[in-house]
Amino acid sequence: MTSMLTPERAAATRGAKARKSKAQGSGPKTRIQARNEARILDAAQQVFAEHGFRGATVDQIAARAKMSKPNVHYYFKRKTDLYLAVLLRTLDIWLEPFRGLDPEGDPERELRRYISAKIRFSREYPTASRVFATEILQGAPVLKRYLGTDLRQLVDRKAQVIRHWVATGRLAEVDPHHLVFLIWAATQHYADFETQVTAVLGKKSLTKDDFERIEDSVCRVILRGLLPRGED
Amino acid sequence: MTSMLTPERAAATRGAKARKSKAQGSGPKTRIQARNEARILDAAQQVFAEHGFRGATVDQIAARAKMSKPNVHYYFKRKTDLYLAVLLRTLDIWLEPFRGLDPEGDPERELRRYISAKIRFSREYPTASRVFATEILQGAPVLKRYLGTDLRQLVDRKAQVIRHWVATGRLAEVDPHHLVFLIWAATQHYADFETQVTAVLGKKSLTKDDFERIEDSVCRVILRGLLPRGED
DNA sequence: GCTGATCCTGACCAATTGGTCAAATAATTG
DNA sequence: CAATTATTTGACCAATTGGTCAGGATCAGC
Repeated sequence: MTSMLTPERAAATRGAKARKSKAQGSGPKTRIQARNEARILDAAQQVFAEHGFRGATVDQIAARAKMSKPNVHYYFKRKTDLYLAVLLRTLDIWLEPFRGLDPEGDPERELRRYISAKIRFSREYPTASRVFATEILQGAPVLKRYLGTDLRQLVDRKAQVIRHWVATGRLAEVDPHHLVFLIWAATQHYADFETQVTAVLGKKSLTKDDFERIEDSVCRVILRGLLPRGED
Repeated sequence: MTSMLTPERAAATRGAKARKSKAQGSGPKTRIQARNEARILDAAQQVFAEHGFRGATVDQIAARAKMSKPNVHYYFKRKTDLYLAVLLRTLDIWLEPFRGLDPEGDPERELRRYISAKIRFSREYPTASRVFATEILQGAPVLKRYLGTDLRQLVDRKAQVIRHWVATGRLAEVDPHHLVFLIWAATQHYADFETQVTAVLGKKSLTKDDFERIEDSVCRVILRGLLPRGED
């Protein structure tokens, strides 16, 4: 029965702040609340990353947070609240360096800094990246609205910056939106497809050295493909 | 309970041909078998793409294939058999153009052709790409072995080709493996993250024109970043 | 049309799922 | 320390899940 998913999505999409349990709300948090909510969010992030929304079970999340299931529900009344909280927490860190792209700065420096931050994020928060990727892969049932409004606006604004760099001859001709997608794809790949990358490279995991090599490689190709050549 | 997944994974990993229902097997197929298996695989691909392995239900797959659930089980005894079949079917088309990278050919022509094929694949089989992406995202429980053996070997072989192009000065200095990852990431992005791309671009869906623009954009940056410059 | 194999289904089951609730325990406050 | 509030849990439920099974429908070959 396909209709099975609608309630979930409806509930999650309905409003960003679906009624939370008494413990949540927007009020001040006790020490216990802060600690437990963080623990639950971390656990949820891991489980959602591994199985997606539908595949994740509250039992698993509770187990990984070393709590009873009813206690998880005490802090997050519904599974969708928890899912949304994980996604929102991620979006913050996610977009900060993007917002920081400075029109006045040197394109090479700015882009290199952004790519670097994005790769660092892939290294430091791989599961967060994977939850996000899964959400998008599955049609962004929860974030679709956000993508088409806030994110779209932000990207359009930064596209203008890139266009400006191109217009003033500091960047080769390029479609700004697709450049953004290229950078996102290239950098997030190392968090989202880490399993494939490590398997193909024959490594157990990616080290700091690997990530330095990755950053060098990505920057090299993309920046070389973007910066004006000598004879320009 | 985390242990919940082990049986699935074990069963699926155990052998490529877990015992199938009588109807399956390796023998010749009746017309009805061929038709129904294809219909089930198509349906399964869609449902797995939307919800991942755990999130997908046999009921949904049966409904989308316009069949009863027991009939689905008649053709594919276990859910994991179905999942594996979908993945294997995908891997074929997936890697064909990669295998075709010709060491003797012109690097620009070869890479352009490969990128083009990869983007066309993203356009024509987006759900197949998404099932694959989900599998990798979730740690490749079924394909891990394959990734570390067959795929790894294939990529290593093609890395040699790229290395050769670099050594003979026909390509700028670049890490071959990471170049492959870059191409994979950049091209698959448009299937896997289609929802995000359309939302940010403010489009309902990606048209043929869009994909032409995408191909141009991706090729432009990457190839410009790879090909030797005039003064070399 | 008869026969055997293939194909299909309703009814069913045991296990798992998200979520509830009353009652117990720990903090906090007066 | 007594009272109030916040936190935690075992036991439970209705719904959903993957999978089975006995029997019915349909087909191919004779």
